[in-house]
Amino acid sequence: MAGDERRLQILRVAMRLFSQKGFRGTVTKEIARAAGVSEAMVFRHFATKEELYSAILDHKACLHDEMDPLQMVAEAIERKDDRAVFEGIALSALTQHDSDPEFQRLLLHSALEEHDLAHMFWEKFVRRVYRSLGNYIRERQRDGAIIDVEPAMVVRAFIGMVMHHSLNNNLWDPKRSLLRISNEVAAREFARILLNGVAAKPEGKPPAPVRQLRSARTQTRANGRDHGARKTTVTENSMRKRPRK
Amino acid sequence: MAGDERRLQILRVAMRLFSQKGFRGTVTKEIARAAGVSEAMVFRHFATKEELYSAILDHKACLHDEMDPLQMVAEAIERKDDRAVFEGIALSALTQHDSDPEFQRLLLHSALEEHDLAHMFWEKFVRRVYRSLGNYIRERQRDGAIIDVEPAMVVRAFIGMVMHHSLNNNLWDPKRSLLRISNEVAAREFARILLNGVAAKPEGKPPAPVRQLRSARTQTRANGRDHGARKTTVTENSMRKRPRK
DNA sequence: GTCTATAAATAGATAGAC
DNA sequence: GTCTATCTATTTATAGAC
Repeated sequence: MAGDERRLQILRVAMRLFSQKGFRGTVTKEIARAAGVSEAMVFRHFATKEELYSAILDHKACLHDEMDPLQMVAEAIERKDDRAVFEGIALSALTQHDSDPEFQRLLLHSALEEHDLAHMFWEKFVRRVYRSLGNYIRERQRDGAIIDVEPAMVVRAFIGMVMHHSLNNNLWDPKRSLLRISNEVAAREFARILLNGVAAKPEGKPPAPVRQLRSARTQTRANGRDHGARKTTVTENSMRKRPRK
Repeated sequence: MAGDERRLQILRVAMRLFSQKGFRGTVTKEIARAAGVSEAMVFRHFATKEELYSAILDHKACLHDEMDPLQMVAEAIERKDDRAVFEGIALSALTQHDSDPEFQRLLLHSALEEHDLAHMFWEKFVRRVYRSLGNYIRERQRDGAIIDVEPAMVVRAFIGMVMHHSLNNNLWDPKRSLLRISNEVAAREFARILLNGVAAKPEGKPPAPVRQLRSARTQTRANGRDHGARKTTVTENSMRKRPRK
C-alpha cells in the first residue's frame, strides 16, 4: 500500500480507537493490529503517539474549521424567521453528530484529559455560536419579538437541549430506550419549546392552540428548508512532541 | 494512621485523581504520592487498581443511592406548582453538581470508558427521573396545563438545559467566560423558559408581560422554598477483580 | 502500618533485515 | 513499505524487613 494511503488508513483506525477509549486508553499495538500492520509501521508514519493524536485533531479540524455555525441558516436570519433559525441550527447539529459520532466522543475525551482539542473547539466554535446567536437574539429583543432575558442564557438553554440529546443518543442511550425520535422531529420540538418559552407573544397562533406529535417517531416531514447541513468546527493543534527523555 | 482512616484517605485521593484523569489515566504511583504513602500501602488496602475503582463507585453510590430525584419537590408536585417543581429540580441538580463536581467527571469518564458506573447511574437514576417527571407532565397535560407534546421530550429538553449548564461550569468553561450566573437564577430562568415553552396558557400572567433579570449575576433572591437539596444517585458496583493472569 | 526493593507485565519506540 | 526482534521506561503488583 502506498505511503499516503497507509498513513490515512492508520489515521482512521486510530481515530476510531481514540474516540472509543481515549488517548491514554488506546495502545499503539492495538492500533497496529486493527490496521492490519505491525507496530513499526505505525511509528514509521507517526513518530510518536502524541503526533498521531495531533494528526487526528488536524484532520478533524480541517473538516470543520472556518465554518460559521449560523451560515446555513443565514437566509432564515435574514427573514427573521425564528422558527427556521433555531430549527435549522438544531437539525444541522443533530445531523452532524449522527454522521460523525466519533467527533463528539473525541471532544469529550479531550475535554476530560485536558488535551488541546477541547480548548480549540471552545475558543473557535462555541464562542462564535454564543456571539452570533446571541446577537440574533438581541436583535429580536429589540424587535420586541423575544422577552427580556439574558441572551447567553437562551443560547445555553437551546444548545443544552440539542447537545444533551446528541449525548444521550451517542453515549448514554444508543439503544434509545428512553426516547426514540427522528432528528427532524427533535429539532422541531426543541425549537418550538424554546421559542414558545422566550416569545414575547404566543408566537403567531393564539395563546394555546398547539397540536401535533404524540408518538412522534412516526413523522418526518420535509419542510422545504435546507437540512443535512454541516456544523461544528475546531482547528489546528499545538503539541508536537519529542519521544521520551 | 489507623487502617480504616488510611483506607478512606487513599480512597479520597484516588477519587480526585480518577475524576481528573480517568481510570486508565491515573497511575497508582501518583495516588500513593498524593496520599503521602508508598505504593505498597495502596495495594495493602486495595488488592488491585480495579478494586480501588470499585470502592470509589461504591462510595459514591452509598452517598446517592435510593434517592428519589423528585422527592425534594414532592410538596410542589402535590400543589401542582409547576414553577416550583421544575425550578426545584433544576436548583437541586445544579447545587449537587457544584458541591460534588468530581461526580460528574467520574460519571463521564465511566461512560466513555464504558465502566459500570455509567450504566448503573442510567438505570437507577436517569430512568427514574424520566418516569416520575414524565408522569407529572402527563398529569398536567390531562389537567390542560401543558400542551400536547411527548413528555419524554420535555424531560429531555429540561434535563438538557440543566446538565449542559453544569457541564459548561464544571468542564468546559470553569472560568465562566461565556455566562456567569448564580444557580438560583439559572434554575429560575430554565424553569421559566421551559414552562413558557410548554404551557397551554401563557402561565398565569397575560400573554407577554414577563420582565426581570438583565445582567442576572447580581441577584440571588431567597424565594422561600427549599433549596440546597441533594440529588443524583447511582449504586453498588460489579467487578471485583483478581490481579492479572 | 509502613517502607524499600524488586518482580512481572506492558507500553512506547527503534534497529535492521527483506 | 513491511516485518521480527528488541530495547527501555513505566506500571501494576508482591516480598520481606522494620
